[in-house]
Amino acid sequence: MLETLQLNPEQRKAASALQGHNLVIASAGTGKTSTIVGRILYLLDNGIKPEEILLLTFTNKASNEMIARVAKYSKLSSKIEAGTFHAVAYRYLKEHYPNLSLKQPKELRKLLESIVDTKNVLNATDEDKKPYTSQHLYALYSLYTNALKQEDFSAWLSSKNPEHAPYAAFYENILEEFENTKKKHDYIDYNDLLLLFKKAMLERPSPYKEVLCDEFQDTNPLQESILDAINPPSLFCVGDYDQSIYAFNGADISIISNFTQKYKNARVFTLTKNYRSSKEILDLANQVIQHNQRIYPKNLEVVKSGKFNKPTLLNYNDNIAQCQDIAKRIVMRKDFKEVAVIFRNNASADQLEAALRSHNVPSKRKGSASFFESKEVALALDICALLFNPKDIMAAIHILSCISDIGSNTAKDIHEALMLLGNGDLKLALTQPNQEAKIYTKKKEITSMGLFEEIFALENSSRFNSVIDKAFHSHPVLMHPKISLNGAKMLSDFFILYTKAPTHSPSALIKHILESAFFQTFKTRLLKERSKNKDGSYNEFKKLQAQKRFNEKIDLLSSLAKNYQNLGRFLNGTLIGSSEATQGEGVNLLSVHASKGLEFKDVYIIDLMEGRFPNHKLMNTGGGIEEERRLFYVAITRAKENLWLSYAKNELRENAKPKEHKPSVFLYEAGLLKPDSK
DNA sequence: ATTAATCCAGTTTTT
DNA sequence: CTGGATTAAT
Repeated sequence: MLETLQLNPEQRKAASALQGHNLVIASAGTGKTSTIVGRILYLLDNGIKPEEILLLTFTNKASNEMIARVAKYSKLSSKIEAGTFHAVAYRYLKEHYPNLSLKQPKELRKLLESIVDTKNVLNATDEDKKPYTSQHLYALYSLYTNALKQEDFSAWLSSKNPEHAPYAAFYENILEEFENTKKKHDYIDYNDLLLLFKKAMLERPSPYKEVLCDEFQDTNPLQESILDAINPPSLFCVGDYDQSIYAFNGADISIISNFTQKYKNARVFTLTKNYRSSKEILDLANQVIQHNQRIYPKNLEVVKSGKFNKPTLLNYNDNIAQCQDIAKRIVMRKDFKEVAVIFRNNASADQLEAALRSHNVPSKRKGSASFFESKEVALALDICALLFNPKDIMAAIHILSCISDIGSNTAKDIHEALMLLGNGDLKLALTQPNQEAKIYTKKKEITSMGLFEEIFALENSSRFNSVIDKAFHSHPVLMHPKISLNGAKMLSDFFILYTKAPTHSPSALIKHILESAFFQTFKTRLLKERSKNKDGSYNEFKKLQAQKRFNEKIDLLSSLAKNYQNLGRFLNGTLIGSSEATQGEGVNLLSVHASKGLEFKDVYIIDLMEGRFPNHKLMNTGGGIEEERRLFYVAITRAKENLWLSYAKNELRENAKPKEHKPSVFLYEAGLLKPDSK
């Protein structure tokens, strides 16, 4: 089958390498994907069974595409184990430990925060040195985990950030409890996925004869250790050190550069023929990347022939002019999908999106990463999660706290009461509450209601009778004094939603949730919030926009649900490996990270100002100027024929005076600006 | 004590 | 547009 795939000699040589430890250095546009596809065909040709092949990619989209290409040549493609490290780990763990429930980072951050809240704030030293927020702490802990440091977290943190050393024990304590809580409820996060998978791989012999690892330059030490744990007889890694842009996630460029030291018999193949870009573009890319320390020599050979435009520098007085002019230029193109605008910071996209719209140019932004984290989708999914697993405390408390006048504290009280009323069974608690159960017995002091009284369970809930469902009249849970009339109504609506939910089909369930009075009330509140102006006044236009967006998300969720037969699968799908929700057609608006692996005829790289790109703030925390330069290199090498680099001298902002900017240092490095013209 | 309202600034990304 | 921080309101 390998023969039927058209590979050039160097690609073919790599694809048909003997089994062992093979590293392919594949620069941008040299046919990396074809080579991996060729490798898989070669393995199948040589008697390796598809289930003995593991293909690890950086995104699930990439693995789907590769498998789809293999499928053109071989029927065995579907039996190959393929996906991201996380997706593969998840599939394995679900099979062997079905009780585990994977949670979104946002949820776990909340969990961590709830633990921080129970701890004493610690005698706050001076104003200037506050402990990390739980969000920051979670991020650091995550980085620590992925970087696979041998030392303790506190030791690692103290050496990295000495001013936080005083809090080291505090953090350690919190994280210990965090780990315990996760274990207790069988919650896992994305990092646990890798840790548990690694442990499992160490314990049993690997079924894989060869593991292929794509985007090897972005592998982090934890992922590398999984490769070590699997320890396959043959390893096929493909990457390009000049495109390593995930240092913030622990990606370590030394993993790829030390490959030959780690595996003494390693073979290294280099793909040098670039099929993607014009000579003019490649020359620029090479000139820029030369400023980074070279690891392996690289001589890119241009294959594309013909006369192409040189990369063009565009400079503007301000960002509005930049957006308008670029939009005007793009209007003239016929084929919008062949155009991409690439930027370092997502904030750059908003104005451009508006400018394109005003010229009637369709555009699409990379699948909203925030889709699953948006309030509406998160709530709907939490309701699903709670129906699937009634013991999911995090989901329950989140749902309850969406009720009017009920925040996280009251939600906890109510959840606790429900557990008592149903003896741990939520459905029972709702339908046949144990009237004997003693709930709301905690003593709390409410100053506004007079002197320190025990106020719990004092109220008679019959005052809600006019608004709530008959079945829930005098339900014991309603006795919580914090529950308002609106709150009681929503609580009652939730009871109906929960007890009458169809759990057999995800699609029917989503429909049921979306149409429920509970969700509608929530929607009304959310839209009201989102249609307010800064000054608090209502804005009809904003409301329509918010409504449109809300409905779009809900529609997308409904259509996603249709792809799944049962609730468990559906919930898994929303957490891992679900098809990316790219909506619409048109000009591509991409961050540099999102543009990885893609190519376009026309590319505009915008906002090339010092501080913005390279992003100074990020340089200090991550891989420094070299990583920023690699980002620039990645952006340039997306272009096939035409490349424009643009910057704006002044950044105009609402309610603030314009900010002056200097052109990016990369424009000087690229030779597009001369030092004296500063 | 707890929730809601208001204001301000803004880090990139995958699972 | 969201999250954090501060302030108002029950």
